[in-house]
Amino acid sequence: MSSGSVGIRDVAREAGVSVTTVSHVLNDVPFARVSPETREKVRTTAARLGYGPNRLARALRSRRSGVLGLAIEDVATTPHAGRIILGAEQAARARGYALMVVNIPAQAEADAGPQPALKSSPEPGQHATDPIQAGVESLLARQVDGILYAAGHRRVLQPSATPGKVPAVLLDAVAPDRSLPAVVADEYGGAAAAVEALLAAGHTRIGLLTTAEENHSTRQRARGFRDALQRAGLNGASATGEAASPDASGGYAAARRILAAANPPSALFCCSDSLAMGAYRAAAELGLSIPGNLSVVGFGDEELLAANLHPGLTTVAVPHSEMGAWAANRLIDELESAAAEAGPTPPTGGPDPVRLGCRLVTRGSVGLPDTGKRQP
Amino acid sequence: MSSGSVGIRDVAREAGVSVTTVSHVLNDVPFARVSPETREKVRTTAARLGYGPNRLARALRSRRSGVLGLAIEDVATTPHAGRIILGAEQAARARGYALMVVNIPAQAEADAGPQPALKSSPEPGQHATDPIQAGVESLLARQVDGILYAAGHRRVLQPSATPGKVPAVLLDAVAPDRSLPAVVADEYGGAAAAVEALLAAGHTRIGLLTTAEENHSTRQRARGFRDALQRAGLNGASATGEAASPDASGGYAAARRILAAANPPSALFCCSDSLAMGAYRAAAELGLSIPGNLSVVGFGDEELLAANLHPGLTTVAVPHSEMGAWAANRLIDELESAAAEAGPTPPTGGPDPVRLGCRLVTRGSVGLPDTGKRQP
DNA sequence: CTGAAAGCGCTTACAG
DNA sequence: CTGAAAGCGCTTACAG
Repeated sequence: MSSGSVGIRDVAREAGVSVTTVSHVLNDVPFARVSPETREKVRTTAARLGYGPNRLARALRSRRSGVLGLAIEDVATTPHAGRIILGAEQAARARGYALMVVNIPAQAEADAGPQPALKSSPEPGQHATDPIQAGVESLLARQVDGILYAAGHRRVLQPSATPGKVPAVLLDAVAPDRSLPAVVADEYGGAAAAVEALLAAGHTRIGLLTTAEENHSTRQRARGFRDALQRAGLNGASATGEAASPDASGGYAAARRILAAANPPSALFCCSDSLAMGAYRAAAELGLSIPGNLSVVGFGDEELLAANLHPGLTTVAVPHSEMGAWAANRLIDELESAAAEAGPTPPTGGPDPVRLGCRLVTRGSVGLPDTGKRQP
Repeated sequence: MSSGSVGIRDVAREAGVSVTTVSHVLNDVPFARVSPETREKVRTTAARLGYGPNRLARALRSRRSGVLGLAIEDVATTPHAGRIILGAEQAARARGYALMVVNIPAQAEADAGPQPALKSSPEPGQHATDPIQAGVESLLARQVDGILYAAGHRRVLQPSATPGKVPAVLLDAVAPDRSLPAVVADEYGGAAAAVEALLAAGHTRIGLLTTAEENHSTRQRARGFRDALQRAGLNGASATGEAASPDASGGYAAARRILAAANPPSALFCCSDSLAMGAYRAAAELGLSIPGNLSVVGFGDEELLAANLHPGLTTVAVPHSEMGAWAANRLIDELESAAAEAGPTPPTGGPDPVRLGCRLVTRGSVGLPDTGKRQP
C-alpha cells in the first residue's frame, strides 16, 4: 500500500485549482463544466506528479470497490481453472476492475437433493462452517462489487440467498430457479461438431465412449453425439462403452469391449480426453493404428494429453477463457447499469444460461474409415 | 460492496459505549484497558448485530489493505498455477489476508542478458507498456500490501526497482542480486530421490532423458541425477538422450535412440512427465514392457499424464501448493514485522532462496532390472 | 478504564 | 465555470 503518496491535494495545489476540480477532470464527471485550459492543466500536472488515485479512498466514498470476487472450485485440480482466471482477469482489468480470488473445495455433483448454497451468512455474525459460504463471505467482507462463481463441474447451484447482497454471475453452473445470469459451454453442440467431422470423413459406424457414472457434461456430450447421428440418418451409436472410471484405464477397458465386438465401429467419440487416451491403448493392443484403422475424437482439449498423444488427438475445446471473460463482462455490465440507475438487470443473459461454442481442434486422430485392408 | 451496512457506530450505540472502545475490543488492541464486562458486552452486541468491519475504511485509515497481490505468469497454460494459487490463497486467508490475482504473459527464459523487470513504473504517470509492469502496477494501484511474483519457469528475475514500494516475495524465481526472499523447489534433490529409488530397485544402468534446450529446471534435474549416480559409485548416465522438443514426441525419438543402442539402460530418468510419455511409446514399439523390461521415472507429477499412463508413472511431485503457502506466509511475516517496527526483514529466507522438497510419487513404472529374459 | 476528535484520500451534493 | 465543506467507516493519538 503506497501508490507514491502523491494525492489529489498535491495535484490541486500544484495546478492551482481545487480538489473538486481535479476530481471532476480526472474522473470525467459528466455534468462538470470545466474549461479546456483547466482540464489540460490538471491532466498535465497529474501526469507530471505521477498521480494515481487511492482506490481505497475512492471505494470508501463512492461505495464501489472496483473489485470482482471470483469464487472458484478446486482451482488446483481442474486444469480449466487457470483459463477461467485468465479470461476473467483480463476482461476485468480491461474495464478497470481487479479480481480477488478464493478457492472453494469442490462439491459432489448434485443435480437433485440438497444443494450447495451460494449465500452469504447463515446467521449474521456467526462464522460460516460451510466452506462455500466461508469463501463467499470472505469475498463479501472485502467489499467486492460482485461475485463470479465458477463451479468445478457443471451443475445446478442453489444461491439460496444473496439477500441485499451483491450481484453474482455463475460460470459452468446454473441457478435452479434461473435467478442468476450464467454462462456455460455448449457441450451438446461441441459433441455434434465432433460427430460431424467424423461423418464428413466418411464414418458411418461410430462408437461412443462415455462414463458409467453420468454427470451433466457427459449427458450433454452423449446427447449431442446421438442427435447428430440421427440427423445424419444413422440411428444411434454402433456401439457404446461405459467406462467404470472416468480415466484412461476406464476408457481402455470400455474401448476394448467395443472394439472386440463383431463389426466394430471405425471411429470412436470419447466424452473426455482421458477416455480417449485409454482408447489409444486399446487400439494399440488390438493392432489398430490411429487414424488408419480407427479414428478417435476426444473432448476437453487438455493440451498435456491431446498434444502428447501419438498421433495428436483431435478433440473439442471448451472455451473456458471466453467463459471467464463473458462472466466478468456480464457482471460489470450489471454493476454499471445499476450505478447508472438504468434498471437492475439488462436483458443480456436472461433466464437461460448463455452457451458459448466449443471448437473442434484438429490434430491427427481422424482419418478415412478403414477400408478393411488392415496394415500388418 | 455492502457488508450489511451495520457499522461500528451502530454497535457502539447499541452497547452503550464509544466507537473507540468498540474498535479497541474488536481489534484486541494491546494497550487498551477495557473491563472484561465491557469487552463481553461489545462482543455480544457485535455478534448480535452481525457486525463486520468495512475493510476499505480500515485499510484507508490504517494504511494496510490486508490484500496480497499475486502476479502469476501464464496462469492458463501452466498446470502449476492452480496449485500455487491454492496454496497462497489458503495461507493468506488463514491469516486474514485476501489475494488479488493478475496474469502476466510468460517471458522467455533469460538467465543472462536483458532481464524482465519487477519494477513499478517507468516514468511516474506514464502507462506501462511492459506487460509485467502493467500487471504489477495494477496491483500496486489497488494498494496491495505486498506482492507475490510467481514465474512460470524458474529463472533469474530482475526486480530492477521496487523503490519505496511494497515488499515482494519471489516464487520459482530468484532476484539476480538476491535482494528479495524467494522460494523454489528442490529439483536437484527431487531428481536425486528418483535416482535413488531406481538404485534401490537394483538398477545400475540408468539413462537420462532430457531436453536439448536447457533451462534452469532441466539443468538442476540433470545435475541431481548425475550427482546421485556418482555418489552411488556409478559414473554418469549409461546413456543420455536429448529431446529436440520438450514434449512426448521429443521424448519418444530420444528414447528410441537410447534404447536402440547396444547394452541399453534398464531404467530411464526423464526430466519431465511429457518426455516420459514419449519413452512409454518408444518402449512399446520396441516390445519392452514397463516396468518388466524397462523402469521409467518422470518429473512433475502432472496427474493428467502420470495417472493416466499405463502403468501409472512414478514421478517427482513439485510442491507448488506449499511454495505458494510459504511465499504468502513469508510476505505476511515481513508485513507484520514491519508493522510491529521489529526491523524490516526477519532472518527467514535470507539471501539464498528457500528450497522446498520434492516428493517421489510411486505409481507403477519402476520395477526390478530386466534379468535379460525378455517376455515374448 | 473510557471517550471526543482528528483524519486516512477521496467523491459528491451544493453554493456561488 | 469553480470551490468550500461534508462525509464514506474506520483507527489512532490524546485527554481524562
